[in-house]
Amino acid sequence: MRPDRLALTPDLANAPSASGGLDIFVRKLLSHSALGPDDQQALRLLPYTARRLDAGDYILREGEHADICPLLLSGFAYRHKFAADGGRQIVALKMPGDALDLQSLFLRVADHNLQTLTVADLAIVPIRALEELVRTRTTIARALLVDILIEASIGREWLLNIGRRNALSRLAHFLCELVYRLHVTMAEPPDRVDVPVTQEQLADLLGLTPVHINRTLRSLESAGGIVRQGRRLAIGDLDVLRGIASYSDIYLHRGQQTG
Amino acid sequence: MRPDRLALTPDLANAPSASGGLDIFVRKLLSHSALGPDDQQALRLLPYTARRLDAGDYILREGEHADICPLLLSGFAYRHKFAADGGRQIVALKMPGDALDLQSLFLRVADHNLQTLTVADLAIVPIRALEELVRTRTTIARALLVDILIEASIGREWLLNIGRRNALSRLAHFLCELVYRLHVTMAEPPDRVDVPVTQEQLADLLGLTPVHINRTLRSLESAGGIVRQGRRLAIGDLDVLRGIASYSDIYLHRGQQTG
DNA sequence: CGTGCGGTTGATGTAAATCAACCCATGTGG
DNA sequence: CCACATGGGTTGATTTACATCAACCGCACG
Repeated sequence: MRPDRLALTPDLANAPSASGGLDIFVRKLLSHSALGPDDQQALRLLPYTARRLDAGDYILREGEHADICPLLLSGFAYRHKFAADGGRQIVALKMPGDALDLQSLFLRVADHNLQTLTVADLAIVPIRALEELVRTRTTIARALLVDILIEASIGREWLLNIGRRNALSRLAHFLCELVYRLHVTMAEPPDRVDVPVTQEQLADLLGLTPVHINRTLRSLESAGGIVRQGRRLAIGDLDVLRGIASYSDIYLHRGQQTG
Repeated sequence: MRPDRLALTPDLANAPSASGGLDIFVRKLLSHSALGPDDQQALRLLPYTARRLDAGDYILREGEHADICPLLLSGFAYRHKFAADGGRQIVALKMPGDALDLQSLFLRVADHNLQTLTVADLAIVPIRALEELVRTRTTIARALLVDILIEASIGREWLLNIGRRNALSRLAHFLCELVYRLHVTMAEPPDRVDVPVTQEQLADLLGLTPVHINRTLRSLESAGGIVRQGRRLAIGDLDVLRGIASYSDIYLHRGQQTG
């Protein structure tokens, strides 16, 4: 372990139960579920320990069991699986505010790997505390379930994306989703959205080859959809991307809770 | 409608609330969750109305909301989505014993279409009854959640399958899954597993073309993995299929509930 | 007895994979 | 401080898996 792995921000390190840290998680839940002030407060007061991970650190491996519940406060993470021939498929991308592993509370063995994509801050919540909250507050239980259902819906859209779209619109669709999902926990749309993903990771994300990703990226760039400087990749014209992907965000189920 | 399509077993037709009909659903839940005799009985006593659907009937359409909870007692159904260019992707296959739409209890709008693949018998359970059960019996609530999580896990495996495997192993993998999942609700493995899917549907299932499915099927047949007579398609040598697909069923989480 | 759907087959096209260099920025150790 | 290793990215030549196009077949059914 290198020193910077242990570097916790003062706030996180010293006052794990203080309000502020879990705000982004609450905002994520609010994006799809109605939660009263008391429920929100209960969530914010969840005990947790903060942990900063390096890019590429594993959080959970296929076959293991976890008895923790990590929330992603900053940075990106992803789920992935390997095929027998070594091919890798990224099956989910998680961003700030996302719960990373609700399923291990209910399934014995992980069916996929969970790894950070960038440097990331996690909040490790004791399952006891979460279970208690779920038991006593049905609205929160429901919100967490909705969160699980929405991730499943995103997975179905990815199936459509990988199964039925060509490389260009596949890439554009992914980038659109990135923007819309980032938007969920932010008050204002940022003027510039950075895509913190290497071309190899994009390939594993979209079921393509790094080489082909490279060529498709330049194609998207010349269309104006993205902007690149050096290794930095950023969203260019979102309307262009939406057009290429025929993007619709209904599958994200924003504010779609039912009564 | 041909006569044999209307043939309901006496139990289903005449005594929808009697025990027996929902047995297969209970068995499905038992395959991954421990349920006491009382819980099982409570499930079996759920009120429902039986409905027989023709092959190809829609159960739910994208954009709609449903306030029913259909269980699949016999036959097959599937979820699918359309791309802008008309391409279709089947994103889930449901078989006897599966709950077809738990998510509509929690999300306002369906993000996919739900359609029968074959003639099918549904048990339509009033949401009230199900909600009551979930509220009073936490073990059952947990079992239903596990069911949802396993479907999500299957979706991730499909992503790997479609994103990273070639046509032959992709097809073999799907057929393996079919066998293993059918096995879940059956005491004994059947000597012959029929695959009630047209080549076009296989194409939409696997992100391929009907023509290519056709050629891949003959390739699988000559390898011994499948047997075909006329339009009937059946599993041949499961070991062959498993070998071609490098199949492992851990993602199905059989008997994997945690404490 | 047509009609149509599902399946079959061959010829051809093409999107994406593969192979193989090479580049460049960054970081690292001698 | 330079030499080198490394990881991402870039590029062109070539191959290939799969798509597309266009017939045609044959059983089932109305």
